[in-house]
Amino acid sequence: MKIIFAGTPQFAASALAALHQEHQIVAVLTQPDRPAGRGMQLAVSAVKQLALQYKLPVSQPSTLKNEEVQREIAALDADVMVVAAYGLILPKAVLQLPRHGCLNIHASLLPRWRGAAPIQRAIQAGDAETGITIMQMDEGLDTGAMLLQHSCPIAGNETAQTLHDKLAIIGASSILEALRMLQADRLLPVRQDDNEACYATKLLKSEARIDWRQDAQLIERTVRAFNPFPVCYADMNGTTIKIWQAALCPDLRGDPGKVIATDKRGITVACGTAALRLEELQRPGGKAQPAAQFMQAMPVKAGDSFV
RNA sequence: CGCGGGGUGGAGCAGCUCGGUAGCUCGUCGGGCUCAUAACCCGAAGGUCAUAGGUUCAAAUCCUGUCCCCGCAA
Repeated sequence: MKIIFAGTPQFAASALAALHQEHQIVAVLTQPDRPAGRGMQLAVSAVKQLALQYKLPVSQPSTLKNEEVQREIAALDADVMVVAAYGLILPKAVLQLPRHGCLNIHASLLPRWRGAAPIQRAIQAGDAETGITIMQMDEGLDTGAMLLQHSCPIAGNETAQTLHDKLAIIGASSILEALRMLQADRLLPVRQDDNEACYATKLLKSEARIDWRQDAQLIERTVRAFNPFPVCYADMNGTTIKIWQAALCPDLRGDPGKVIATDKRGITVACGTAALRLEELQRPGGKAQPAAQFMQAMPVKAGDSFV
C-alpha cells in the first residue's frame, strides 16, 4: 500500500523500519530540526535519520493546519497514513485525506493511558501489564476506535527504557498486522469506553525531584518510570544527585530523607513509609555508577539527609 | 558561538590555586589469621597523568589547539 508515515522519536522509527519492508512509503512527516542538547546543535529526529538512510522523501512542516501543506499531502494520493508519536495535531481535514484515514500506534492498552507519556505512567502507576493499541484516529486525543491490541507484561524491574524497547517491537509488528487486515477488509473497529479512560500527562521536570515523604514503593516505581528520562533526583549537601536505580526495603523506617545505613549494596534512605536502597547514582559531571563506587567519590554515612 | 564540570595504574577519586620523588579508597595477585565473612593483618604487581604543540633548568600542575565524557538549560 501507499503509506504516509508521520512520527518523530525512536519509538516511531522502529515502526518506520518495519513498514519500509512491506509497503511503499510515499512520504515521511517528522518534526522540524530544532536546536537541542549540549551546545544547542540542530537535532535531527530519529525518524528523519532513518528516512534519509532509506532515501525516502521527508517533509517537516511546523503545522498541518494550513491548506498548502494539506494540498501536498492530498497530492500523494496515499492509501493510509500511519502516525506514531508525531507530536503535531492532525486536523480533521488531514485525517480524511488518505483513502483509509489515519492509523495511530499508541503505547498502551486504550482507553487506559491516553496521551503523551503512556509508557512511563503505566510503570509509575504499578500496572501489571500494558501494550500496544492500533486505532483509527479521530479528532480527539487518542479517542479513536480501536482496531487491534497486543498486551505486554510489565516486569518488576522494568524501566521506561526497557519497556519502550519492547513496545517499539510490538508496535512495529502490530501495525504490519493491522495493515494486512485492512487489505483483507477484516478490521473491526471497537469503540473506546470513555468511562475506563485515563490520561498519561506529559512528564514534568518538577516531578523528577524525589519527595521523600511519599511511599517508598511509589518512589521506586517513579525511579523506574523516569529512567532514562528525566531521571529522579534529590539534593544532598547542596549537590544534586540523580537516582538511576533503587530497591524497596519494606521493613525499615525513619525520618523521610534521612540515610539509615550505607553498605556496598547501596545507600538506604527512609521514606514516608518504608525505605529505599539507592543502588545506582550520579553526581554532576560524573557518570551513573553503582553505590559502592559512588560513595568513594562522595562519602555518605548514616544520619546524612537528602532534601 | 546558550552556561558549566571533567579525562591521573583495572574501577572510583585527590594532587593543579602557589611548577620540583605519583597519592588515597576499591579491585587483582601472593602470604597470614579465623568455625566463619562484602571481615582483618602483611606484601606485590600495575600509570606515555586524554592528545598535539608552547613556556621553563624542570610541567599532572601554567598557556594554546584537537578529541572524548558528563551536569544545567532547551
